Amino acid sequence: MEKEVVSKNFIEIEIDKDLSEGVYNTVHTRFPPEPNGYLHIGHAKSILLNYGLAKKYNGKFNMRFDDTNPTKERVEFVEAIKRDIQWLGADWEDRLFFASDYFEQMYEAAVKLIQKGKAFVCDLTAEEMRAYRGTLTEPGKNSPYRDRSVEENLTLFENMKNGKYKDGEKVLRAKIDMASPNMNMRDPVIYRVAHMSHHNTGDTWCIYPMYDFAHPIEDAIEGITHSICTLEFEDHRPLYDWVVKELEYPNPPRQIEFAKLYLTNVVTGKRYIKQLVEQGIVDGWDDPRLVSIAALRRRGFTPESLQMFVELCGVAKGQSSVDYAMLEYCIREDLKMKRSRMMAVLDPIKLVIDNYPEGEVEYLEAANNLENEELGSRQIPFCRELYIEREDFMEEPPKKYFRLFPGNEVRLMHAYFVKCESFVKDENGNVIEVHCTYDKETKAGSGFTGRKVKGTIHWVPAPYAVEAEVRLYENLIDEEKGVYNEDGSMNINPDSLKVVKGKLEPALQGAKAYESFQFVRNGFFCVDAKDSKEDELVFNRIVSLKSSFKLPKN
RNA sequence: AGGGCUAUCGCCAAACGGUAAGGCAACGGACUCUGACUCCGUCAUUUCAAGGUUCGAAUCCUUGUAGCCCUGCCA
Repeated sequence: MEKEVVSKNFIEIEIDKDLSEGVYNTVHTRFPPEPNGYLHIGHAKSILLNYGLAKKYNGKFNMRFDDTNPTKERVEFVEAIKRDIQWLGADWEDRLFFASDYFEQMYEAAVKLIQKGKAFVCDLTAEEMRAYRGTLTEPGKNSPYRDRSVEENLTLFENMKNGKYKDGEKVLRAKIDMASPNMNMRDPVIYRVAHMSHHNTGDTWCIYPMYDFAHPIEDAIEGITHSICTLEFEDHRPLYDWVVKELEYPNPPRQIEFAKLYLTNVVTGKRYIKQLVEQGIVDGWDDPRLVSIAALRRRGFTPESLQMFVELCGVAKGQSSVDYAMLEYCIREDLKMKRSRMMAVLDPIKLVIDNYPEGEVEYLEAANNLENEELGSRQIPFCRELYIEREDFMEEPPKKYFRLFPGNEVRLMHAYFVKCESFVKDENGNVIEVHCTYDKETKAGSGFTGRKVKGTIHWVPAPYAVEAEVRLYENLIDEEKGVYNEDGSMNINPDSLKVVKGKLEPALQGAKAYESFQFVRNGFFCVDAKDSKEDELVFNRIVSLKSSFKLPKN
C-alpha cells in the first residue's frame, strides 16, 4: 500500500478555513442543474466535486433542480438527469429538491425586499431597460419607476402575481446601484411575468424568479454552506451576497467558483449538439460520438473511470482544456483488471494452417483476463482455418513490423506459434489467404521456451466465428483544425461512423450488455448498451474507444 | 484606468518567501500468451515579460502583455 500525498484543492483550503474559523460547522453542498437538456462530462466534474466534498467532510449533498424558467424545462430531462447522476454514484439520499417548490417562499422574500425599500416594480420595456442599463464603460441611469412607494410596489407586485399584467409588461427589480461597474448590480430584474405552465407547479404561478434572486434563496433554505459553481458566476457573487444579506438569513451560504472542464477535440456546447441531433448527424443526445454522460455510458465508460478522470483533472480557477487522452487513460485503467478480453477480427482474411489436420478441432483454454484470474477462462475452438486481421499480414513488411510476413513466425494468441509459408492473391492483387505451419510444441501455457517471437496476433476460428456488424465510432472532430471554426461552424468528420463486417470469437455469443472487452492491442470495444435489455445479446453495435495502434514511423 | 478572474513542461496541476511534486502525452530500454499491461530510464537551472524588495522570489511590490467572463425579463 503506497500512500499518496494528494494536495488539497483551493476549495478544500477555503472550507478548512471556514471550518476552523467557525464560519460553518458542517459542509453541505448541492448540484443544481436546470432540467433543460442532458448532462455532459463537464457536469460530471461538478457533480463529483460537490458530492465528493460533502463526503470528505462528512457533510451532506443535495440534488436540486433549478427549474425557475418554465420556457426551457421539461420533465423528460429531469428523469434523464437523475439517472445520470445516480449512475455516476452521487447519492443525494432523501434530499431531492425542486427550486419550484420554494416559489411561495421566494415570493415572500420578494415582498420583504419591497418592504425594506430594496426592490421596486418597473414598467420599462426590455429595450428601454437595456438603454438605461448603460454599457460596460458607462454607468446606467435610474429607472423612472425606481422611487415608487413601498405601498405602490406592494400592490403592483401582488397584481403581477395575480395575473393582471401581460408577459413583459412589468418586472420586479432589486434596488442596488445603476452606476456599479458590475453590470449585475445595476438594479437587476428579480421577478418576471410569464404566463406559462410549469412542469412542476402547473399554472399556479404566472411570475417566476430570476436565477440571481432564486439561487441564493434555494441555497439558504436548504442550509447549503458552500455553493459551488463555475467561473462565469464570479461576477454574480456580489449579488448573491446582497440577496442573502438583505433577506437576513442567519448563517448564509457562500459561493465559490471553479473552472469548467473542457476537453480537447470534442463537441461540447448544447447549441452545437442540438444542431447535430436536429440535422441527424448523430442519432440523439446519447450518440457515442458525443460526450454526454449518457453517451459515455453507452460507449462503455464506467462510473469509476469518470470519477478517476475528474480526480485527475483537478480543480482550479484557470480556464483549461484537458487532453482527451486523459479520459481514455482512465477507462483503460479501470477496465484493465475487471473486464474480459476477447478476440475479434474486424477486417478478416483467411489464415490456413497447412500442417493442421483437416477436420480436426481442439479446444484451447484461454484466460478471460491474463492479469485477473477471478474472471475465469473460456474454451476456444482451434482448427485448420482461421481468420486474422488483414493488417496483421504484410507481403513486404517495413522495418520493425513484428507480425506475419513470408518467413516470419508469430504467436496466435492463446494458441500456437505459426510461421508464414506462402499467401494467395486474387486477380486484383489483394491478399486473400495466408498459409502457415504451426508448431505443436509452442502451445500457449505449455511453458515452451525454445524460441521467442516478437508478435502476437488475434484470430478467430473460421467455422465457429460469430458474424457481426460492427460499428466503429470516432469523435466528431477534425484533428488538424480543431472542432470549431471562427464563424461558429464545426469541423466534423463525416466518416465518424464506420460499419464493418467483423468476425468475433464464439465466446462473444454469451457477452452481456455493458460488458466490455479489450480488443487487439490498445483498442477497446464494448457492446453498445443502447437498446439492449440486461442480458440480451448485442453484437451488431460495437463502439470503438481507441484504436491508436500505429506502425513505427520511419 | 469599465469591472471581475487567470497566467508554472505539448495537456492538466502542486508548491502559500527557503531554493520547481505528481499525472496524461511523448521518447528510449527490459519483459511479454495482446507492439497492451508491468518495469526501469529521459522529459521546466526555471514559473507570461521587464524592473524592484530580500541572504533568499513561481510566491511580495511596480509596470506592462496575453487569455477567459460580464451590457437576458436564461441559468
